[in-house]
Amino acid sequence: MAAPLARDDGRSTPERVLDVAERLFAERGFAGASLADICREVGIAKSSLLHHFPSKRRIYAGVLARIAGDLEAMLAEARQMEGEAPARFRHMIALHLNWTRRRPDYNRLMLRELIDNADRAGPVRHWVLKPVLDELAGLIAEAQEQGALGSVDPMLFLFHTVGGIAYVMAARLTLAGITGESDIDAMVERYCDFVIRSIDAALMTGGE
Amino acid sequence: MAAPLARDDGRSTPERVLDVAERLFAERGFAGASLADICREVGIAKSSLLHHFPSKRRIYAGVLARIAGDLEAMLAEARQMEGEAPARFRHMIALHLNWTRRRPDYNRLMLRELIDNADRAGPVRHWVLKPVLDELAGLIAEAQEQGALGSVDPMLFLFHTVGGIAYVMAARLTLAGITGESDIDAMVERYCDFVIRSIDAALMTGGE
DNA sequence: ACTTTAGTCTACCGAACGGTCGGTAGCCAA
DNA sequence: TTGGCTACCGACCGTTCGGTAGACTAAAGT
Repeated sequence: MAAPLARDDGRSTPERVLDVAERLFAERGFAGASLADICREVGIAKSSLLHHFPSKRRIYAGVLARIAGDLEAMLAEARQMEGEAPARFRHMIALHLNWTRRRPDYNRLMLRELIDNADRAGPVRHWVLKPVLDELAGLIAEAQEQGALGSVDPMLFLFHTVGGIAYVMAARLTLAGITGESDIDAMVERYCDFVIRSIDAALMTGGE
Repeated sequence: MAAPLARDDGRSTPERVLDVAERLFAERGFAGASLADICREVGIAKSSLLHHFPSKRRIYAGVLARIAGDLEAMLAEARQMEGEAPARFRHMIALHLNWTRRRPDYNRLMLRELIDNADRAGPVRHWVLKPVLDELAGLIAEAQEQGALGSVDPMLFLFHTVGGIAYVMAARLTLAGITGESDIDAMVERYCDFVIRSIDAALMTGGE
């Protein structure tokens, strides 16, 4: 047994470890997910796990780094967009909505990271949150020069919007349970429409 | 030693346990805060802790119950408000803003609870979130009958607003770090103004 | 053919976990 | 005075934690 790098599904062991760790950390938090849990799901022994990653912290860091990489790729792609600032802003929010919708674990993990390190300056702040927010803030500033969005503080508007999205996406099952909605995807779809329409309205009417 | 119920500061031991537990659970999560941590800060032995509470889970439940009680009191007070639905809605959001601002631990704890139990129906959903959202949704429906807020789905608007508030309040230090803002309180103040003005605008212009 | 190397395993470690046990000091009513 | 009660304690329990040591296997390099 023991193929050198790749397994049956074509993913290397470190990749499969990160896959599982990402899900478990998102579901239970760093302290709540144990190495034994990860090993069980990956199907390897604990010492094998620690052969690929020197410590639990490093596994966690690996998960975050992978997310940051994914996000960076998305950002790079979004930066090549053409058109006026308001349209590009709208498009980036749409991209963010889709990203959050397709990767629920990413969203939960980022939210946890913010709560856990509310008082410290975590790596997520510099690698993930800051690049995205700076990019968006630049677009808002551009749009404001063209008269849109009124005099609203761009960063506050951004925090509130991005935060609302993160919260609703993370808590969608709970929220659906409150309204009695059974079709989660439909609710998320309607929410995305709502956000986009809110943005459009803010861009049109000169803010608030 | 050992007064029967009250200690030097006038708070009973169970109350002091809940105080400390609330803060530690908010800071580190359920799995991340140990009984030993709580004991150390309260200043009693672990066996004494478990004399007052039968298990760690029950301590956590006690913290949640206390928060639910506090919130219920605030809701009861808010229900006695008079005036038109839009004004009452506005006022309740303002109350929520202040509550979240004054009790950062509550906010972090609720956020954690939502992420941890994203797929299960936690007690928080029934005791805390549902009563508040139902109350607010009723006010929105009333306001909509009077022509305000347009045709927006009340619950989606609510989720997004409440979620944005929870997110910004929980992550305010990190967000302040990104913008380089040093006066956190001032930023929070500006954010509260921003939210209220957004609500006002939505109520005036017939939504979005 | 021999060595190296990467990947996996079983077995184990000390520390920390949540929780139990037996016992003690002070209080109060009978 | 005694017996019950509450609050508290140190010592200890079995389990799980993150992490280590060393042996084995199979492929790759020479």
